[in-house]
Amino acid sequence: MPELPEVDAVVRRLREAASSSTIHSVTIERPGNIAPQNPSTFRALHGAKLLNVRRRAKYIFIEFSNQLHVQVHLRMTGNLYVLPDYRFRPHNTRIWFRLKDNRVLIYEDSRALGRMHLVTREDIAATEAALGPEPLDAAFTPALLQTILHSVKSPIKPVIMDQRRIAGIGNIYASEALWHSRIDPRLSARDIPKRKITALHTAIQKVLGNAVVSAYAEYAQPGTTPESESFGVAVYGRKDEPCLKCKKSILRIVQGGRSTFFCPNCQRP
DNA sequence: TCGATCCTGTAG
DNA sequence: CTACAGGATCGA
Repeated sequence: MPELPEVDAVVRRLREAASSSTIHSVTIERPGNIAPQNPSTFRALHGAKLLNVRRRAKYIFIEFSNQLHVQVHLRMTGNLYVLPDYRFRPHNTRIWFRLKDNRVLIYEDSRALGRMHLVTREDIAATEAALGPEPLDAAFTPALLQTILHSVKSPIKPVIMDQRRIAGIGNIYASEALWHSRIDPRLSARDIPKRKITALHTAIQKVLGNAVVSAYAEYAQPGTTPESESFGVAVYGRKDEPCLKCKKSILRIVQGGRSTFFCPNCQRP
């Protein structure tokens, strides 16, 4: 489900729906999703008021009264949203927060790979300190990207997905950004010429920026986003289909255990 | 830096 | 049945 743009939409939705709500009770259906913490830890949230929700990279931080914070990572299939009544919770609900007004904050996650933890301000600071720059921030400049890539000899694609270097680029948008900037995903990060780094910087911001806008539009007006803009997909998942620029076949390879899609004709020196 | 791992679900 | 899935971490 979520890359950065979808996480961003989840955060906005949650902020609008649940700010100022008070927690009545918390039910951990699947302790694995809060491991290594203990379900009893979450009792501290009973009676706490939700003050704010924000995003950093693909993490979600929910601030409650009484100095309590919940940190969420949706991983592959997680989702977080409010339903009108706790009895509506779906089958794959792993954790749910019954609110005082009888609504329910649902943490749904079919593969159960995501994590939710009760944390302190200091824990959050530590999590954030381990992350690279936000790709959509003004501080993320072409010069910074060049610095990041300069010393790394690994193939570019896994490098831009490394959250410690740049925080928030996932598997889909990594392939997409490299296609837009005509960079071979197998090329060593250090060997990318300066003008291609500039192009990559532009592509990352464009691809992610567009996706943030459409993810939000999809939430505000479901079904109105044109297919061509809904995911910004030019190469991802299009193995053996014609490249949109040159009509040659898109290839699929595996890097770091993840699928990479690219055009061997457009993406080369 | 690769491969295994955490899990369930779906497509072929 | 196998392959694969939008993520991240761990140990060899």
